[in-house]
Amino acid sequence: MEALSQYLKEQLQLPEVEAHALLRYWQKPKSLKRNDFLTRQGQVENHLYYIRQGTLGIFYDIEENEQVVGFGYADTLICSFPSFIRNHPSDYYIQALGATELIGISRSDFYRLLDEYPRIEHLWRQMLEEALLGRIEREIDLLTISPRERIQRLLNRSPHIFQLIPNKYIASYLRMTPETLSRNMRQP
Amino acid sequence: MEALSQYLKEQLQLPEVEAHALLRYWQKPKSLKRNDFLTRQGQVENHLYYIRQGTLGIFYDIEENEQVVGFGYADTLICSFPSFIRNHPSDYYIQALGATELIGISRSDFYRLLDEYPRIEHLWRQMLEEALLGRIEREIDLLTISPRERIQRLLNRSPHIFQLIPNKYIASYLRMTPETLSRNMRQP
DNA sequence: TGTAATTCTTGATCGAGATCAAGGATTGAC
DNA sequence: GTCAATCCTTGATCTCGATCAAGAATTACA
Repeated sequence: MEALSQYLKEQLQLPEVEAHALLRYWQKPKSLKRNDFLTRQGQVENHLYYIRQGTLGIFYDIEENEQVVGFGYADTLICSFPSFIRNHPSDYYIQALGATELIGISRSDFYRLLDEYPRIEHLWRQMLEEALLGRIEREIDLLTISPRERIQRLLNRSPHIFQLIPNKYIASYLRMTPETLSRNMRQP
Repeated sequence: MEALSQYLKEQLQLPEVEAHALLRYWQKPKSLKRNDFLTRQGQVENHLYYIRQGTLGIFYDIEENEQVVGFGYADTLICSFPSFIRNHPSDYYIQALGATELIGISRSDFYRLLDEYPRIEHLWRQMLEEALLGRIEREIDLLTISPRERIQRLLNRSPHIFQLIPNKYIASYLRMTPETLSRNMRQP
Protein backbone atom coordinates (compact mmCIF):
# COMPACT_ATOMS: atom_id res chain seq x y z
CA MET A 1 0.00 0.00 0.00
CA GLU A 2 2.93 2.25 0.69
CA ALA A 3 4.00 2.52 -2.94
CA LEU A 4 0.54 3.40 -4.16
CA SER A 5 0.09 6.01 -1.47
CA GLN A 6 3.40 7.58 -2.38
CA TYR A 7 2.54 7.38 -6.06
CA LEU A 8 -0.76 9.19 -5.53
CA LYS A 9 0.66 11.95 -3.37
CA GLU A 10 4.04 12.55 -4.91
CA GLN A 11 3.81 11.42 -8.48
CA LEU A 12 0.24 12.54 -9.03
CA GLN A 13 0.13 15.43 -6.56
CA LEU A 14 -3.13 14.30 -5.03
CA PRO A 15 -3.88 16.06 -1.71
CA GLU A 16 -3.99 14.05 1.51
CA VAL A 17 -7.79 14.00 1.88
CA GLU A 18 -8.44 12.65 -1.60
CA ALA A 19 -5.53 10.21 -1.45
CA HIS A 20 -6.92 8.85 1.79
CA ALA A 21 -10.42 8.48 0.33
CA LEU A 22 -9.04 6.65 -2.68
CA LEU A 23 -6.86 4.35 -0.63
CA ARG A 24 -9.73 3.28 1.62
CA TYR A 25 -11.37 1.60 -1.36
CA TRP A 26 -8.26 0.46 -3.08
CA GLN A 27 -7.65 -2.69 -1.17
CA LYS A 28 -8.57 -5.86 -2.95
CA PRO A 29 -5.21 -7.66 -3.04
CA LYS A 30 -4.68 -10.42 -5.54
CA SER A 31 -1.78 -12.73 -6.23
CA LEU A 32 -1.13 -14.43 -9.55
CA LYS A 33 1.28 -17.11 -10.65
CA ARG A 34 2.85 -17.21 -14.08
CA ASN A 35 0.18 -17.70 -16.78
CA ASP A 36 -2.71 -17.06 -14.39
CA PHE A 37 -5.41 -14.82 -15.81
CA LEU A 38 -6.19 -11.49 -14.25
CA THR A 39 -9.03 -10.99 -16.71
CA ARG A 40 -10.44 -13.45 -19.20
CA GLN A 41 -11.91 -12.79 -22.57
CA GLY A 42 -15.70 -12.47 -22.29
CA GLN A 43 -15.59 -11.48 -18.65
CA VAL A 44 -16.56 -7.98 -17.53
CA GLU A 45 -13.68 -6.04 -16.04
CA ASN A 46 -14.99 -4.80 -12.71
CA HIS A 47 -11.72 -3.59 -11.25
CA LEU A 48 -8.92 -1.24 -11.91
CA TYR A 49 -5.65 -2.69 -10.62
CA TYR A 50 -2.44 -1.25 -9.32
CA ILE A 51 0.52 -3.58 -9.86
CA ARG A 52 2.65 -3.94 -6.76
CA GLN A 53 5.07 -6.27 -8.41
CA GLY A 54 5.44 -8.51 -11.41
CA THR A 55 4.65 -8.17 -15.09
CA LEU A 56 1.53 -8.89 -17.09
CA GLY A 57 0.57 -9.04 -20.76
CA ILE A 58 -2.59 -7.77 -22.38
CA PHE A 59 -3.67 -10.01 -25.25
CA TYR A 60 -6.20 -9.96 -28.03
CA ASP A 61 -7.08 -12.85 -30.33
CA ILE A 62 -7.00 -11.49 -33.83
CA GLU A 63 -7.56 -13.70 -36.87
CA GLU A 64 -6.96 -16.78 -34.68
CA ASN A 65 -3.63 -15.43 -33.44
CA GLU A 66 -2.72 -14.26 -30.00
CA GLN A 67 -1.71 -10.65 -30.34
CA VAL A 68 0.05 -8.75 -27.56
CA VAL A 69 -1.37 -5.26 -27.21
CA GLY A 70 0.29 -4.12 -24.03
CA PHE A 71 2.22 -4.84 -20.88
CA GLY A 72 1.88 -3.99 -17.23
CA TYR A 73 4.64 -3.76 -14.68
CA ALA A 74 5.21 -2.64 -11.10
CA ASP A 75 3.79 0.71 -9.99
CA THR A 76 1.46 1.17 -12.92
CA LEU A 77 -2.25 0.63 -13.37
CA ILE A 78 -3.80 -2.10 -15.45
CA CYS A 79 -7.22 -3.33 -16.52
CA SER A 80 -9.11 -4.19 -19.66
CA PHE A 81 -9.89 -0.56 -20.25
CA PRO A 82 -12.77 -0.78 -22.72
CA SER A 83 -14.51 -3.34 -20.55
CA PHE A 84 -13.95 -1.32 -17.38
CA ILE A 85 -15.26 1.89 -18.95
CA ARG A 86 -18.18 0.43 -20.85
CA ASN A 87 -19.09 -2.29 -18.38
CA HIS A 88 -19.15 -4.80 -21.24
CA PRO A 89 -17.51 -8.21 -21.68
CA SER A 90 -13.84 -7.86 -22.45
CA ASP A 91 -12.36 -8.69 -25.85
CA TYR A 92 -8.96 -8.65 -24.21
CA TYR A 93 -7.43 -10.97 -21.69
CA ILE A 94 -4.73 -10.20 -19.20
CA GLN A 95 -2.27 -12.80 -18.05
CA ALA A 96 0.60 -12.77 -15.59
CA LEU A 97 3.97 -13.29 -17.23
CA GLY A 98 5.49 -14.11 -13.85
CA ALA A 99 4.50 -14.05 -10.18
CA THR A 100 2.47 -10.91 -9.68
CA GLU A 101 0.80 -9.03 -6.87
CA LEU A 102 -1.92 -6.45 -7.38
CA ILE A 103 -4.53 -4.45 -5.55
CA GLY A 104 -7.78 -3.37 -7.12
CA ILE A 105 -10.62 -0.93 -6.78
CA SER A 106 -14.10 -1.71 -8.05
CA ARG A 107 -15.61 0.30 -10.86
CA SER A 108 -18.54 1.40 -8.72
CA ASP A 109 -16.28 2.63 -5.93
CA PHE A 110 -13.99 4.29 -8.40
CA TYR A 111 -16.70 6.18 -10.24
CA ARG A 112 -18.38 7.14 -7.00
CA LEU A 113 -15.11 8.71 -5.89
CA LEU A 114 -14.83 10.54 -9.20
CA ASP A 115 -18.27 12.04 -8.64
CA GLU A 116 -17.60 12.84 -5.00
CA TYR A 117 -14.15 14.39 -5.30
CA PRO A 118 -13.58 16.83 -8.17
CA ARG A 119 -9.85 16.62 -7.53
CA ILE A 120 -9.90 12.90 -8.15
CA GLU A 121 -11.82 13.42 -11.34
CA HIS A 122 -9.33 16.14 -12.26
CA LEU A 123 -6.52 13.66 -11.68
CA TRP A 124 -8.23 10.96 -13.68
CA ARG A 125 -8.78 13.41 -16.51
CA GLN A 126 -5.08 14.18 -16.56
CA MET A 127 -4.24 10.51 -16.55
CA LEU A 128 -6.60 9.93 -19.46
CA GLU A 129 -4.90 12.71 -21.38
CA GLU A 130 -1.55 11.08 -20.75
CA ALA A 131 -2.89 7.67 -21.72
CA LEU A 132 -4.23 9.14 -24.93
CA LEU A 133 -0.87 10.68 -25.73
CA GLY A 134 0.74 7.32 -25.12
CA ARG A 135 -1.68 5.66 -27.51
CA ILE A 136 -0.90 8.22 -30.16
CA GLU A 137 2.80 7.48 -29.81
CA ARG A 138 2.02 3.80 -30.02
CA GLU A 139 0.05 4.36 -33.21
CA ILE A 140 3.09 5.91 -34.88
CA ASP A 141 5.16 2.96 -33.70
CA LEU A 142 2.75 0.58 -35.38
CA LEU A 143 2.63 2.59 -38.58
CA THR A 144 6.40 2.65 -38.92
CA ILE A 145 7.19 0.45 -41.86
CA SER A 146 10.54 -1.10 -41.12
CA PRO A 147 10.76 -3.60 -38.26
CA ARG A 148 14.13 -2.19 -37.32
CA GLU A 149 12.67 1.30 -36.85
CA ARG A 150 9.81 -0.05 -34.78
CA ILE A 151 12.29 -1.75 -32.48
CA GLN A 152 14.36 1.42 -32.27
CA ARG A 153 11.34 3.52 -31.29
CA LEU A 154 10.40 1.14 -28.51
CA LEU A 155 14.00 1.00 -27.33
CA ASN A 156 14.00 4.78 -27.09
CA ARG A 157 10.64 5.11 -25.48
CA SER A 158 10.56 2.12 -23.12
CA PRO A 159 13.98 0.50 -22.82
CA HIS A 160 12.97 -1.11 -19.53
CA ILE A 161 10.48 -3.34 -21.36
CA PHE A 162 13.38 -5.24 -22.90
CA GLN A 163 14.64 -6.07 -19.42
CA LEU A 164 11.27 -7.13 -18.08
CA ILE A 165 9.52 -8.94 -20.88
CA PRO A 166 10.51 -12.04 -22.91
CA ASN A 167 11.29 -11.14 -26.50
CA LYS A 168 8.58 -13.24 -28.07
CA TYR A 169 5.94 -11.02 -26.47
CA ILE A 170 7.77 -7.89 -27.50
CA ALA A 171 7.91 -9.20 -31.05
CA SER A 172 4.15 -9.66 -31.14
CA TYR A 173 3.65 -6.22 -29.56
CA LEU A 174 5.82 -4.76 -32.32
CA ARG A 175 3.88 -6.52 -35.07
CA MET A 176 6.62 -8.90 -36.13
CA THR A 177 7.75 -12.48 -35.58
CA PRO A 178 10.30 -13.41 -32.90
CA GLU A 179 12.66 -14.33 -35.76
CA THR A 180 12.49 -10.85 -37.21
CA LEU A 181 13.02 -9.27 -33.82
CA SER A 182 16.00 -11.51 -33.16
CA ARG A 183 17.57 -10.80 -36.54
CA ASN A 184 17.22 -7.05 -36.06
CA MET A 185 18.43 -6.83 -32.48
CA ARG A 186 22.00 -7.91 -33.21
CA GLN A 187 23.76 -5.22 -35.23
CA PRO A 188 22.04 -1.83 -35.02
CA MET B 1 -22.96 27.97 -33.94
CA GLU B 2 -26.31 26.24 -33.90
CA ALA B 3 -24.91 22.79 -34.57
CA LEU B 4 -22.29 23.03 -31.84
CA SER B 5 -24.81 24.31 -29.33
CA GLN B 6 -27.13 21.45 -30.12
CA TYR B 7 -24.24 19.00 -30.00
CA LEU B 8 -23.24 20.20 -26.54
CA LYS B 9 -26.70 20.14 -25.06
CA GLU B 10 -28.26 17.13 -26.70
CA GLN B 11 -25.43 14.86 -27.69
CA LEU B 12 -23.25 15.61 -24.69
CA GLN B 13 -25.99 16.44 -22.18
CA LEU B 14 -24.27 19.59 -21.00
CA PRO B 15 -26.57 21.86 -18.93
CA GLU B 16 -27.53 25.29 -20.27
CA VAL B 17 -25.26 27.33 -18.00
CA GLU B 18 -22.12 25.42 -18.92
CA ALA B 19 -23.03 25.20 -22.60
CA HIS B 20 -23.46 28.95 -22.64
CA ALA B 21 -20.12 29.54 -20.93
CA LEU B 22 -18.37 27.26 -23.40
CA LEU B 23 -20.01 28.85 -26.42
CA ARG B 24 -19.00 32.36 -25.41
CA TYR B 25 -15.39 31.43 -25.95
CA TRP B 26 -15.87 29.10 -28.82
CA GLN B 27 -15.99 31.64 -31.58
CA LYS B 28 -12.92 31.92 -33.68
CA PRO B 29 -14.24 31.04 -37.12
CA LYS B 30 -11.85 29.93 -39.81
CA SER B 31 -12.30 29.00 -43.45
CA LEU B 32 -9.96 26.77 -45.40
CA LYS B 33 -9.67 25.85 -49.03
CA ARG B 34 -8.56 22.45 -50.27
CA ASN B 35 -4.96 21.75 -49.23
CA ASP B 36 -4.80 24.70 -46.83
CA PHE B 37 -3.17 23.90 -43.52
CA LEU B 38 -5.09 24.14 -40.30
CA THR B 39 -1.96 23.27 -38.35
CA ARG B 40 1.58 22.96 -39.61
CA GLN B 41 4.31 20.68 -38.41
CA GLY B 42 6.46 22.49 -35.85
CA GLN B 43 3.74 24.93 -34.92
CA VAL B 44 2.14 24.83 -31.47
CA GLU B 45 -1.53 23.92 -31.56
CA ASN B 46 -3.24 26.66 -29.57
CA HIS B 47 -6.82 25.84 -30.48
CA LEU B 48 -9.31 23.08 -30.34
CA TYR B 49 -11.59 23.21 -33.39
CA TYR B 50 -15.13 22.19 -34.10
CA ILE B 51 -15.70 21.36 -37.76
CA ARG B 52 -18.83 23.02 -39.12
CA GLN B 53 -18.38 21.53 -42.55
CA GLY B 54 -15.78 19.91 -44.75
CA THR B 55 -13.19 17.21 -44.23
CA LEU B 56 -9.61 17.31 -43.05
CA GLY B 57 -6.69 14.91 -42.82
CA ILE B 58 -4.20 14.55 -40.00
CA PHE B 59 -0.74 13.66 -41.32
CA TYR B 60 2.58 12.58 -39.93
CA ASP B 61 5.85 12.31 -41.84
CA ILE B 62 7.29 8.97 -41.02
CA GLU B 63 10.50 7.71 -42.62
CA GLU B 64 10.17 10.43 -45.29
CA ASN B 65 6.64 9.35 -46.16
CA GLU B 66 3.42 11.19 -45.56
CA GLN B 67 1.34 8.99 -43.33
CA VAL B 68 -2.35 9.63 -42.70
CA VAL B 69 -3.20 9.13 -39.04
CA GLY B 70 -6.72 10.46 -38.93
CA PHE B 71 -9.59 12.37 -40.46
CA GLY B 72 -11.94 15.07 -39.36
CA TYR B 73 -15.42 15.75 -40.67
CA ALA B 74 -18.45 17.87 -39.91
CA ASP B 75 -19.71 18.04 -36.32
CA THR B 76 -16.61 16.59 -34.73
CA LEU B 77 -13.65 18.14 -32.94
CA ILE B 78 -10.14 18.29 -34.32
CA CYS B 79 -6.70 19.50 -33.31
CA SER B 80 -3.16 18.22 -33.05
CA PHE B 81 -3.91 16.64 -29.75
CA PRO B 82 -0.42 16.09 -28.33
CA SER B 83 0.54 19.64 -29.19
CA PHE B 84 -2.65 21.06 -27.72
CA ILE B 85 -2.28 19.12 -24.48
CA ARG B 86 1.44 19.54 -24.00
CA ASN B 87 1.78 23.03 -25.47
CA HIS B 88 4.67 21.78 -27.61
CA PRO B 89 5.38 22.07 -31.35
CA SER B 90 3.28 19.65 -33.32
CA ASP B 91 4.74 16.62 -35.08
CA TYR B 92 1.49 16.35 -36.99
CA TYR B 93 0.01 18.59 -39.59
CA ILE B 94 -3.62 19.04 -40.45
CA GLN B 95 -4.77 19.87 -43.93
CA ALA B 96 -8.17 20.52 -45.48
CA LEU B 97 -9.14 17.88 -48.03
CA GLY B 98 -11.82 20.22 -49.37
CA ALA B 99 -13.44 23.54 -48.52
CA THR B 100 -13.82 23.57 -44.76
CA GLU B 101 -15.28 25.80 -42.08
CA LEU B 102 -14.31 25.61 -38.42
CA ILE B 103 -14.61 27.42 -35.13
CA GLY B 104 -12.01 27.25 -32.42
CA ILE B 105 -11.44 27.80 -28.75
CA SER B 106 -8.04 28.69 -27.35
CA ARG B 107 -6.23 26.34 -25.01
CA SER B 108 -6.10 28.92 -22.25
CA ASP B 109 -9.83 29.61 -22.45
CA PHE B 110 -10.58 25.94 -22.66
CA TYR B 111 -8.54 24.94 -19.65
CA ARG B 112 -9.82 27.90 -17.66
CA LEU B 113 -13.35 26.63 -18.32
CA LEU B 114 -12.36 23.15 -17.23
CA ASP B 115 -11.12 24.55 -13.94
CA GLU B 116 -14.11 26.80 -13.46
CA TYR B 117 -16.89 24.36 -14.34
CA PRO B 118 -16.62 20.85 -12.91
CA ARG B 119 -19.37 19.76 -15.28
CA ILE B 120 -17.30 20.80 -18.25
CA GLU B 121 -14.34 18.91 -16.88
CA HIS B 122 -16.64 15.96 -16.29
CA LEU B 123 -17.73 16.16 -19.90
CA TRP B 124 -14.16 16.43 -21.14
CA ARG B 125 -13.20 13.45 -19.04
CA GLN B 126 -15.96 11.42 -20.67
CA MET B 127 -14.85 12.55 -24.10
CA LEU B 128 -11.28 11.53 -23.32
CA GLU B 129 -12.50 8.11 -22.26
CA GLU B 130 -14.34 7.75 -25.54
CA ALA B 131 -11.34 8.96 -27.51
CA LEU B 132 -9.17 6.44 -25.73
CA LEU B 133 -11.61 3.66 -26.56
CA GLY B 134 -11.52 4.77 -30.19
CA ARG B 135 -7.72 4.63 -30.19
CA ILE B 136 -7.79 1.13 -28.77
CA GLU B 137 -10.10 0.03 -31.58
CA ARG B 138 -7.80 1.71 -34.05
CA GLU B 139 -4.84 -0.16 -32.61
CA ILE B 140 -6.52 -3.49 -33.31
CA ASP B 141 -7.27 -2.31 -36.84
CA LEU B 142 -3.59 -1.58 -37.38
CA LEU B 143 -2.49 -4.89 -35.91
CA THR B 144 -4.79 -6.88 -38.15
CA ILE B 145 -2.53 -8.68 -40.57
CA SER B 146 -4.50 -8.99 -43.77
CA PRO B 147 -5.23 -5.81 -45.70
CA ARG B 148 -8.65 -7.15 -46.56
CA GLU B 149 -9.53 -7.54 -42.88
CA ARG B 150 -8.31 -4.04 -42.10
CA ILE B 151 -10.57 -2.66 -44.80
CA GLN B 152 -13.46 -4.70 -43.50
CA ARG B 153 -13.03 -3.43 -39.96
CA LEU B 154 -13.02 0.19 -41.10
CA LEU B 155 -16.05 -0.45 -43.31
CA ASN B 156 -17.89 -1.80 -40.27
CA ARG B 157 -16.79 0.88 -37.89
CA SER B 158 -16.82 3.99 -40.09
CA PRO B 159 -18.53 3.33 -43.41
CA HIS B 160 -19.13 7.06 -43.87
CA ILE B 161 -15.38 7.63 -44.26
CA PHE B 162 -15.52 5.85 -47.60
CA GLN B 163 -18.09 8.38 -48.81
CA LEU B 164 -16.21 11.41 -47.55
CA ILE B 165 -12.53 10.71 -48.12
CA PRO B 166 -10.57 9.89 -51.32
CA ASN B 167 -9.31 6.32 -51.30
CA LYS B 168 -5.65 7.18 -51.45
CA TYR B 169 -5.88 8.75 -47.99
CA ILE B 170 -7.86 5.84 -46.66
CA ALA B 171 -5.20 3.47 -48.00
CA SER B 172 -2.48 5.30 -46.11
CA TYR B 173 -4.65 5.38 -42.99
CA LEU B 174 -5.06 1.62 -43.30
CA ARG B 175 -1.34 1.03 -43.69
CA MET B 176 -1.44 -0.11 -47.31
CA THR B 177 -0.91 1.28 -50.80
CA PRO B 178 -3.77 2.62 -52.93
CA GLU B 179 -3.19 -0.35 -55.24
CA THR B 180 -3.77 -2.84 -52.46
CA LEU B 181 -6.88 -1.00 -51.30
CA SER B 182 -8.23 -0.93 -54.84
CA ARG B 183 -7.55 -4.62 -55.42
CA ASN B 184 -9.29 -5.59 -52.20
CA MET B 185 -12.36 -3.39 -52.53
CA ARG B 186 -13.76 -5.17 -55.58
CA GLN B 187 -14.91 -8.66 -54.63
CA PRO B 188 -15.42 -9.09 -50.87
C1' DT C 1 -18.56 23.38 -69.94
C1' DG C 2 -14.08 22.14 -71.15
C1' DT C 3 -9.71 20.82 -69.97
C1' DA C 4 -5.94 19.90 -66.89
C1' DA C 5 -4.85 17.71 -62.72
C1' DT C 6 -5.68 14.14 -59.79
C1' DT C 7 -7.17 9.71 -58.59
C1' DC C 8 -8.31 4.99 -59.54
C1' DT C 9 -7.47 0.60 -61.72
C1' DT C 10 -5.03 -3.24 -63.69
C1' DG C 11 -0.81 -5.72 -64.90
C1' DA C 12 4.12 -7.34 -64.16
C1' DT C 13 7.97 -7.72 -61.25
C1' DC C 14 10.47 -7.61 -56.92
C1' DG C 15 11.75 -8.01 -52.20
C1' DA C 16 11.18 -7.91 -47.17
C1' DG C 17 9.38 -10.43 -43.74
C1' DA C 18 6.71 -14.78 -42.67
C1' DT C 19 7.01 -19.49 -42.27
C1' DC C 20 9.14 -23.86 -41.51
C1' DA C 21 12.80 -26.31 -39.29
C1' DA C 22 16.28 -27.61 -35.97
C1' DG C 23 20.04 -26.89 -32.59
C1' DG C 24 21.46 -24.28 -28.60
C1' DA C 25 20.69 -21.31 -24.60
C1' DT C 26 17.76 -19.89 -20.65
C1' DT C 27 14.48 -20.40 -17.46
C1' DG C 28 11.51 -22.33 -14.12
C1' DA C 29 9.52 -25.93 -11.26
C1' DC C 30 10.11 -29.49 -8.16
C1' DG D 1 20.59 -28.64 -8.36
C1' DT D 2 18.56 -31.10 -11.94
C1' DC D 3 15.92 -31.79 -15.75
C1' DA D 4 12.10 -30.47 -18.66
C1' DA D 5 9.96 -26.84 -20.77
C1' DT D 6 10.33 -22.64 -22.92
C1' DC D 7 12.65 -19.35 -25.47
C1' DC D 8 16.12 -17.67 -28.66
C1' DT D 9 18.85 -18.00 -32.76
C1' DT D 10 20.20 -19.12 -37.42
C1' DG D 11 19.33 -20.95 -42.02
C1' DA D 12 16.36 -22.00 -46.28
C1' DT D 13 12.34 -21.16 -48.69
C1' DC D 14 8.05 -18.97 -49.94
C1' DT D 15 4.39 -15.58 -50.16
C1' DC D 16 1.96 -11.42 -50.05
C1' DG D 17 2.01 -6.72 -50.55
C1' DA D 18 5.10 -2.94 -52.40
C1' DT D 19 6.79 -0.92 -56.31
C1' DC D 20 6.90 0.48 -61.05
C1' DA D 21 4.21 1.56 -65.06
C1' DA D 22 0.54 3.10 -68.01
C1' DG D 23 -4.15 3.80 -69.36
C1' DA D 24 -8.98 4.99 -67.77
C1' DA D 25 -12.01 7.47 -64.92
C1' DT D 26 -13.10 11.14 -62.07
C1' DT D 27 -12.74 15.63 -60.16
C1' DA D 28 -11.39 20.47 -59.70
C1' DC D 29 -11.51 24.89 -61.21
C1' DA D 30 -11.39 28.72 -64.65
